[in-house]
Amino acid sequence: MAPMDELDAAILRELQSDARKTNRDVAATVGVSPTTALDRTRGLRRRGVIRGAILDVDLALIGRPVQALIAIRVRPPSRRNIEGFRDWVAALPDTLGVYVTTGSEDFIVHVAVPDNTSLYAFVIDRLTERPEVADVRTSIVYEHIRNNRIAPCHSTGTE
Amino acid sequence: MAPMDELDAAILRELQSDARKTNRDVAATVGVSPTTALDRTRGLRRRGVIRGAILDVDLALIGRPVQALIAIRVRPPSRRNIEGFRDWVAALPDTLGVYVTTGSEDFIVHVAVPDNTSLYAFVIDRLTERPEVADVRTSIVYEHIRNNRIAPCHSTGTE
DNA sequence: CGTGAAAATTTGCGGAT
DNA sequence: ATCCGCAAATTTTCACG
Repeated sequence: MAPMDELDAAILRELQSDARKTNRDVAATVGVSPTTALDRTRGLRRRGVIRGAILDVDLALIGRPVQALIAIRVRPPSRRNIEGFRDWVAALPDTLGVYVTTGSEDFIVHVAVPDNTSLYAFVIDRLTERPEVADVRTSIVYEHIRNNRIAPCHSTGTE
Repeated sequence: MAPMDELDAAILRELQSDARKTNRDVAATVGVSPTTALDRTRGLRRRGVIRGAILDVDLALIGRPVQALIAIRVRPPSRRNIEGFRDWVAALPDTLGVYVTTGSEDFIVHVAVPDNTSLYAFVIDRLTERPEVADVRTSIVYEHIRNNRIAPCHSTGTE
């Protein structure tokens, strides 16, 4: 149903370097006409491969220079507690992202706040509002590097 | 130097909901002319507040449905080791992102791979190539939610 | 910060390989 | 079946008030 050929992959590569690149530019660099490039890009969007474009904002410049990863254990780890906490924490303005995980913790929450005082307040005021939160471990993030060259994998094993 | 007023914040809000939204649409929803919206958006870009637009790709649909967070400790944690490992791991095709952190680990690496076999291979083949890697702890990611409504904070000395 | 015109881009349709 | 050329509609862009 989704035959990702080399042309699709090339378009994906181009748009990942800059999601706002014009269709004309994409077409030129991958070597097809703008019409073909547009058809393919719309196909990728329709099939859900491309979900959208996210704005990359400098967090320090908007007054939130302090980032942290907060590992959280909820008890008991019932569906009700997991989904309830997930939706609650994902909606907080401090939260950049939420990972729901296995392992010794149930959540890793990525936050950005103005300073260490705000971070401390987030942990001891906001998180403790939730009775299901059993354990919290905070790590300051010095640097967050994102890879914007995500390549498709030809599913190995059983294709 | 960077007086983020309410108009800048509104434009940032609009573009975060969809970084490919046309300037005309942004202007209409924030209630200014397209020219003003363009001037502001370019100003935000020039000042570095907007760093670019990232394509949101469905990882499962490109053959990489298995995500993990891998906590890594390097010994000794010298600048040479930290920066060397950081650059090496950030460039691997499996890597989505790298967090350099304090706490009991030095790195949290976010990866996406085709299956559990590939994940295991990544951990025991690739990571162990590096002699500075002293400890590894892997957590499977069931779900990753991103908050695409990141609001500016008016620098709070004491707000 | 807005108006208006010019340039660039996107987009749908018909045709070619 | 996929890709391309053309022309209309939309959007970006800039000089000016």
